[in-house]
Amino acid sequence: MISQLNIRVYNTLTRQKEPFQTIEPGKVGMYLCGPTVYAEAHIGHMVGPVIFDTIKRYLVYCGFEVTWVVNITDVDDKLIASSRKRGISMAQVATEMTMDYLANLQALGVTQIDYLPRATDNMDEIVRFIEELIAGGFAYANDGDVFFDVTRDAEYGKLSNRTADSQQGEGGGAAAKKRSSGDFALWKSAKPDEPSWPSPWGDGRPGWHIECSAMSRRILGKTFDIHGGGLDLVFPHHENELAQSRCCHGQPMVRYWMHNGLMRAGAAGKVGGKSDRDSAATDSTTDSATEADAAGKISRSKGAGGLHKLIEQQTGERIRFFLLRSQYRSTILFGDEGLEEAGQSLNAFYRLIGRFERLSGQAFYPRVNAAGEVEELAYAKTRSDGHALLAGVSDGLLEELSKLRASYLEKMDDDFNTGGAVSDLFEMSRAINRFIDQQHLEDTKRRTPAGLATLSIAMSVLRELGAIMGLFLKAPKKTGDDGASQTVDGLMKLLIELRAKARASKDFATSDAIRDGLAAVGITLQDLKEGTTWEKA
RNA sequence: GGCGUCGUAGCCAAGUGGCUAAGGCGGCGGAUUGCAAAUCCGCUAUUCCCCGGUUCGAAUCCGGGCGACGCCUCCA
Repeated sequence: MISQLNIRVYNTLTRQKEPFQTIEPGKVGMYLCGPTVYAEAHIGHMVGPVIFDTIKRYLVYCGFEVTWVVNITDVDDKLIASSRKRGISMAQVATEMTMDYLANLQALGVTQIDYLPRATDNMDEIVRFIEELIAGGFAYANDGDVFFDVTRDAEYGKLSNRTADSQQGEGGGAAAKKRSSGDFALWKSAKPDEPSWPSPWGDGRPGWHIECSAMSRRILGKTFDIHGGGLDLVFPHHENELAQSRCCHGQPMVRYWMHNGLMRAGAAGKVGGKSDRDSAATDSTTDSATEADAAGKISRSKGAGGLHKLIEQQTGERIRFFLLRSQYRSTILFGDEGLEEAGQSLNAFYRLIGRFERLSGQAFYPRVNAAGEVEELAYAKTRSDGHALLAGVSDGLLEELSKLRASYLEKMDDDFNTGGAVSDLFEMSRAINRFIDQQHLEDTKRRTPAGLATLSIAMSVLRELGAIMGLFLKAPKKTGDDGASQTVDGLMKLLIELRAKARASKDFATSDAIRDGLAAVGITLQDLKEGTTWEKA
């Protein structure tokens, strides 16, 4: 089964799509660079987790056993700065921000992570790693600091396509201790009052990149399959990680380097800005500088944030769908219009699901029935099961769905092209709605058991493919999941009954007044054959 | 300055050598409806930033230009 798959992955290292072949047949080791937890996460931090969560779901669906690691970097200069500013310990800052990060992941349906190792829990492994690098002649200690010697790595710069001597290197006091400016710190000696850990070179803390090399090795081994992160991490972070690990082990660190595109703030949001260097270098041609600030990269250092609020307003699934609408390597322009549009699209799926549940009496989402058991629409959890379900259908709706399913999978096989695959979901929705219309499944007198049976299978295919993207897994939050819901439901029922009576006696003035009044507060009524339903915008 | 990425309809967004250039949002027309909403059907880019070139054939490859953006410094 697995060997017949034709998955292709874009590899940053080779700058091309390559056939996906794992080191160990049937198994995938995947590492994604997580956050440095010094401040709250912003929307841009969610791009990688959402796409990699989807990649894992897809690989598992295809039959792989996947181990996914996301690191938490909880020791760093910015954490120290933040803890000083707030007068609390670095560990406390880290804990708070880690909780924040995890809550956001949860809200966006990122549930597939297997390990979330923290740098501070892996100090012994980090120190050991550095010792091995020194022993191998790839690193040197100088007055309490340890640096990686980039001149000892002939392949340094290959990932980001740079030459070692084109690097500017960080300035400051550390620069004087380096042999060459491109060398980077593996271990930084502690200044007074800084959090520190003991090491053979004195008390200190790890440099930025080493934790990923150490933790990925501990959990995934010396060479693993996929390493991901944002495009902005290619240099220096991944270049340095790669250099450390390759030199230390004498073997490649990863098979496929995957980088997601960065998010930019739309013109309306002023969370971004051009890089300082760029605007400084530009011979400030009059007014263009101020305009340039209107759209730009989203970054924490420029004050982006408010992710919880955004999730609350938009729902996690909306944001997730918004992110998955485009190919992961492209830049995503973040803005209200896009989110709104994603929401509109999603609503059409929700209506179809509601329609199905209403006319079939079956549960699509998991729900507890009267007997206290959880029931839900059964669906294929694996690619082979899904294939078997539709094998042999030769006409009608199911054949159409079978083709759309094949198209969807083909797009996912091609470097996880979720943006392309989404279109097949839309077409499925349209095909199923058309089927319901044509077979008169809304009409209790005209519908047939066979028609309903076909519908159930069709919906299970939608559920199968939605699940790959982490969509339609549970009922979307309705207006009424809070305390007010029962009251609202009761009021709505009453209004709908009154309106039905008015309509029965052709008193359309009254019925329309009710409908218009509700519309004014954002409630839309839908008159169906079996009664009236309502939905809140 | 060095290294990259991108430029497809009003907007979002697939496609990267050859069937009529996916799909979504929006808009318009129709079916349906008491009227709506929802749903379905049809229409909405003779053309893929511009100019050259390669080719029987290019949105897709090559060269040049224009424009947007990223990295080279902390960043998902």
